[in-house]
Amino acid sequence: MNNKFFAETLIRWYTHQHRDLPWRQTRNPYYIWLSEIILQQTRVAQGLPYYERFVSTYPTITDLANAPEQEVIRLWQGLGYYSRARNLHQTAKHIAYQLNGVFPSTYNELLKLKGIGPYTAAAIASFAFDEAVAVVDGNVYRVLARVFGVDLDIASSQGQKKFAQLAAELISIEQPALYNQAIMEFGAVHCTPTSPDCLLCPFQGVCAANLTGRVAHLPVKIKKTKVRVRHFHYFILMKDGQLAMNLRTERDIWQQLYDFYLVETEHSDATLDSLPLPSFLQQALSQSVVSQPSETITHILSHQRIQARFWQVALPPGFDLELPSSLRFFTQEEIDELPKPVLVSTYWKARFFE
DNA sequence: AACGCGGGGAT
DNA sequence: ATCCCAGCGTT
Repeated sequence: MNNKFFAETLIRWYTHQHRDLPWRQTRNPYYIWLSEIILQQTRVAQGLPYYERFVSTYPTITDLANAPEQEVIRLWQGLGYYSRARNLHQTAKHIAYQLNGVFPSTYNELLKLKGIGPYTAAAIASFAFDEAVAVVDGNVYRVLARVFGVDLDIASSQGQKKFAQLAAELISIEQPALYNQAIMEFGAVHCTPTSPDCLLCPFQGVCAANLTGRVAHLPVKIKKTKVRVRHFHYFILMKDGQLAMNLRTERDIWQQLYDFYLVETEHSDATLDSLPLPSFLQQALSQSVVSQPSETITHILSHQRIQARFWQVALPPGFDLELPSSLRFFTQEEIDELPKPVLVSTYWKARFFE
């Protein structure tokens, strides 16, 4: 199969089959960038409402640059991989203030920006500026691996190089934006991970995987994520109608989000006496009414399995307490506006608003 | 080159 | 349960 047939077939398929998505209605690099960051490792259905919210809250890159970081992360709440939101905001400020609001317009310049890697640089360069650089995302790996029978591990450097090279040869120089949209859309809705529609596939007669019965075995992904089990014991310090919230700044999950005071253990110790508590908390507990622990809530991340329990600690009114620097009291109205992990947000909504 | 980083939907 | 999603930054 020649390259021209491949590109033209994809574009023809796309012309008839594509979904109507809002970021396809614009050439504004800011909107395209927003959509691409939101969609990294995220399904369209999950990212779509966030895209709408970001566009309406921050219609221009200047609006985003001028927003407080906490507000940006709050808007991102629930999407995960929160470094995307921090980098998005940092790069918005960089473009607005250092680059005088002019969005970089070439693949190489885009690649220099924080949060923009090879995929996103190619996406913006092609969609907004018609540069003929090929996108290589999860969809592209799958389509190329199957149609061309590439069985290299897509995570290996050898595999990455091979797929990038193949993608670069195949892109339509005349219609790079259309081609990039087409190959990703084809992977997303037709050449899907499980049960692709091979019977109605325009590549049925030429697809290596289809011809050799390897559709289910391509692409090859060797990496296995090992899941760490963690035990969280949350203490909700309550005083004078306020709750103590903790800003997470360690090298761990949920940086720049707020949770409650956390005691973590290696094992599922659930009794209060067995937990290693700091002296300020021991002191607080001795003067307070402490609830029974909540049921254990299991919160699943792709790389961690968190078992969480919550204790409510009702401090005496006006009780003076020396708190760790990351911990301070907020009103309920303030807490609503704080960015919180889904685990914390769900508990917060259920316990305090039902 | 390997690892850490969220949350949700499909199977 | 397992996979994987319009990946990137750090080590």
